[in-house]
Amino acid sequence: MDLDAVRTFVAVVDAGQFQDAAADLSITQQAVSKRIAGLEKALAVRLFTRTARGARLTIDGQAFLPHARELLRVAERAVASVLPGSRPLRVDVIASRSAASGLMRGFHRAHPEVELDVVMLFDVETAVAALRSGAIDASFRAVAVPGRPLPEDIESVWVLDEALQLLTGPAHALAGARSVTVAQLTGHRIWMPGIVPGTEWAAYYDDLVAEFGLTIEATGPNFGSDALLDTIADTPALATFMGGQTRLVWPAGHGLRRIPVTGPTPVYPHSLLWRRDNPHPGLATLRAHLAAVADGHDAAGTWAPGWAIRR
Amino acid sequence: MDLDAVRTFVAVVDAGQFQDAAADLSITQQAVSKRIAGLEKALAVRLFTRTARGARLTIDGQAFLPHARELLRVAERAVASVLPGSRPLRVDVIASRSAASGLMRGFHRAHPEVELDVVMLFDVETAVAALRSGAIDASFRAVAVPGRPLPEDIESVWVLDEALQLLTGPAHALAGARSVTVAQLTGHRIWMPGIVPGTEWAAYYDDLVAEFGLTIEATGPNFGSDALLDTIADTPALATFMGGQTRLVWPAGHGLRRIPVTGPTPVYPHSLLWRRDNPHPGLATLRAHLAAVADGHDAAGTWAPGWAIRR
DNA sequence: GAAAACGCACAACCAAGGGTTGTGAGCTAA
DNA sequence: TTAGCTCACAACCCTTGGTTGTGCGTTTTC
Repeated sequence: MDLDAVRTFVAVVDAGQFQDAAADLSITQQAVSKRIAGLEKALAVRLFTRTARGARLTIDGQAFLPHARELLRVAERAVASVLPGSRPLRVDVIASRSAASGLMRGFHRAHPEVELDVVMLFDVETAVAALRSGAIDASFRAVAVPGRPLPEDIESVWVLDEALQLLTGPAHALAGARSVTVAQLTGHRIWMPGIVPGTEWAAYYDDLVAEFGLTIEATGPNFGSDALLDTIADTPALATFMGGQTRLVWPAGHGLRRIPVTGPTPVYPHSLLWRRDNPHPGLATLRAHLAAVADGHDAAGTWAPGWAIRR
Repeated sequence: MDLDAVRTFVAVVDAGQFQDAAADLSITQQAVSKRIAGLEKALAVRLFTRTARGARLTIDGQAFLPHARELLRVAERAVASVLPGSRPLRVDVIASRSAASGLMRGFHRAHPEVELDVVMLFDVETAVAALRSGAIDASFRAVAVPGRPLPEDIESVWVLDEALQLLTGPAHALAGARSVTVAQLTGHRIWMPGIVPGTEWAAYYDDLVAEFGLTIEATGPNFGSDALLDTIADTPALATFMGGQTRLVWPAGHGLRRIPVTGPTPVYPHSLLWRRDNPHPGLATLRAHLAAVADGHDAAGTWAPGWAIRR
């Protein structure tokens, strides 16, 4: 199916006849006839009944019409998503299951009029470069990693702390615990595949390990969270960390346990970053929304790396 | 923009590299390269960064990806809308502003899982033919027009009566009335453009005229409800009938008046029609929904043509 | 560190698609 | 009946989009 043919179909519907549609599209009537014939052949149905005074929709054509219009709308939005100038607000989050992702869903519910595109960049350094170049408009990241202070033209504001929770299978030694302290995790193997050295994720877990003497294995490629959960569910010796806000989409019966961590609770700090002179109207809306939904900050009983900005 | 190129784009994203995507699509790697290059040229952005181990999405590519997937989903639904076999439930309504249309919106809210296509056929005779041929699955119509009894294989059930209301401009003689009786309308000009002789609409208004001695002018082509409302608003001598459930979408300030009609209230009876052996699962859902939302039938104080089935 | 392997882009070529002009068939209206 | 209008078909041509062959650059391997 060809989008030009769909566009032609809609043009004929709006014009009422092939000739006027052809004029609207600046092609010949014969070309319109060919395009419609091709579309009808591809769909294996007749879309118009040709009369001496023009073309009228068949029943199939009537049923197809709203889908055709929707198709053109979506195509237009797709093009707009990469159009320099007035493209949708482009926001980087650290992971699709992170609290930042949840915040963006909330923002979209509150402000459906703001067109949004969510991307996931490699690390905070990439994100900052993308912010400066204008490739993205905002980024949820932990700042500021040692040795990488934020440039002058990048502003940031702390948004929330995401409490880490322990995720184990049913046969894990801690599976029955109501909650665990960080100290209790000493000696247990925590598996966090996909953490790439040099990123702020890695810096965070390096500090966590150094502070509490945990055993975190970052080995192995990331085959996706499904594969991770699968392995955790079946392996008694392994556990992993997961954001507290994450809503687990996982078949019941596997017996995955989610256990709060205390004494102190490790939290991952999310800040919103943006370029000071970015004029995107959606950016102001997003900042206002985040300021409105932010709850008071209570750092008591939590832990974050010393370099983390949490204000 | 070409849908094949979009499909190729998604295939490359899923495969991670051009070569595997080419194998998935049963074309050569060079063709994939050309398609992606063409798409990038059309969008004027780079979608992939080519590496020695495959292709990775750029930021623009990441932003474009969800739109591309949505585009393919919509295209699939568009094709499915005319696919014989398991196509969406196809329902005919008498007009986009009719009560039947509102019922279908309610059904869609209650059962979003039932794919729907709404069409508007010429008259009840066309609708019955379409029902028998399987071109549509259900139809909201007034039955049974004299001389056109329903065939044996078509079932029908009364759904609701739609009360007609008078619509006038601010300068109309009846503009200030809280309500009017049918008798009061004698001598006033009621304008109903677009009513085609031979249809059940025409039969309905013929009976209305014969019963109460109204003056209904069905002359002139139908230029759409916007043009109709425009004329009514500006012409003191004209009024029109409109379904009571219709939510007027009309700029405030024009002073259009909607006046209930009594003594008796003319109502337009809607029945649901369907072919007895139509196996579409959505049809049963629709019938059950309509039975559930139907309020009790109170014919007191209302008028409908003698031929109308209202049970 | 050289060689093999891998992945994508470019060039040349060819078939097919999609545009144009010219023309005819069919219906409507005068 | 005729003139007018609308769409479809035929012939033609250029552009598009596929293939094969090849080269360049990076990664992996011994």
